[in-house]
Amino acid sequence: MQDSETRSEPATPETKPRRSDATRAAILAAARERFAADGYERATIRSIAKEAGIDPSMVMRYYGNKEGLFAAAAEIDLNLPAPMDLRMQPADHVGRTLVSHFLDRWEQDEVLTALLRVGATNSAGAERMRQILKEQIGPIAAQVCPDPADAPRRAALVASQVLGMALARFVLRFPVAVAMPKEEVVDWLAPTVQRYLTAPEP
Amino acid sequence: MQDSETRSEPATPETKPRRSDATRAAILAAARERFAADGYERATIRSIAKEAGIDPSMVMRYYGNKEGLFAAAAEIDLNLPAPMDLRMQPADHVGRTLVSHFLDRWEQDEVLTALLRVGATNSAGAERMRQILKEQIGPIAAQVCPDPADAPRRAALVASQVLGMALARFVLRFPVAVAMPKEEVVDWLAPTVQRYLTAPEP
DNA sequence: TTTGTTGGTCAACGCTTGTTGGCAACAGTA
DNA sequence: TACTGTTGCCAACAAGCGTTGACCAACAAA
Repeated sequence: MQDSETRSEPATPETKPRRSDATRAAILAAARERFAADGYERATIRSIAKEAGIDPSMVMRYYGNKEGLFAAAAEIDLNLPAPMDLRMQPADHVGRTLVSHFLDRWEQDEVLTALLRVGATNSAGAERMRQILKEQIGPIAAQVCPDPADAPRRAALVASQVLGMALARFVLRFPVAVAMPKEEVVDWLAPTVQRYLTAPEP
Repeated sequence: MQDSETRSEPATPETKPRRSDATRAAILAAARERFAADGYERATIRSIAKEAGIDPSMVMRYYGNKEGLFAAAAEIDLNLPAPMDLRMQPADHVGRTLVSHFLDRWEQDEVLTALLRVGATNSAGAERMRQILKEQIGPIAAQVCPDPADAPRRAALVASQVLGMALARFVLRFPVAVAMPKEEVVDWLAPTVQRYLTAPEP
């Protein structure tokens, strides 16, 4: 197989544009939409290709196989505020800032819903979520919480509440959870997240 | 098709035992295990039948089709304490009691994990979860919270935290969440659930 | 004993899936 | 011009899926 084709992360930061870049992007966008709506198994390569307006075999050529496609589609950056910025604002606003950011992020980007759906049934998806917790939420907790040694625990607690609300609102669609305005959700969850991050061990 | 065979809930409370009851139970147990481990799509009728030690066609005869099998396997009773019992104990212990109960329940019964997995990708699974929220968690909130009018909202908030922790611990298996002893999880989550149930609107 | 019902297996159906290889059109280069 | 690599479509493959119907063995009722 052509090794230089199937990579999704170029070895060099700068890669010369290819004529097929538009197609690659279309495939990725379609994949995200289908994974978000259907989960890993029911999002078929054929349906993704159809939505992207190309032949299924192109997906294979550009992403190797279905797993590779998912890995590329689930490249996620939560864009969390830098830990330093968080330390500069009033200590009791961190929870509110984070919850608000998470909800925004979820509403604007279907990839997060996709990952949540896939993580529930697919081991690669679950692994990717563990990685995001470790690399993106962990550092925040480490900077904000009193004792950096138990930052991972606090990060997991925060994740449990945030993911739980995302599950209720965007995946399971509990009617009341969907109907609640974003500000109200923030009002309820912010103190929880704040406590998980900064309260002394119970 | 034989109508009297495919029902899973007998019209009359008492139904005479059939010779095939053992097989039916074996199928149901195998189905719960496979759905919990693999989710809806990857849990195949063939694999379930194999685990139950019978032929795939038996599954069809007794449960109609795959959806019917799942519906039967996802018949869930959270066994929550009666709302009245909750009102009798100190008001600030309700959160702790509930969280502890949920964690026990989850650990002892893989069906809950199965439903969580399936609910994330399957619309019937999600519908079942909405039903459980409404019929089993809702009433508790209605009895415990200050204004019964917003009981549904409070129930959804409780569910978001409890389901989020179940997701982290039993499905995504965040290492720290798995490693935390049950008592510690209760210590952290109890005040959250307590506040969602009884605190005045934020 | 005969007859009807129930519990169970077997082999196959039609369909969808991920995946592959061949082939044509095009672009860039020499 | 001829040559080489890229982009794309088409047709097909093998495997696995849910589901079906024919068929047999054991039991129960007559």
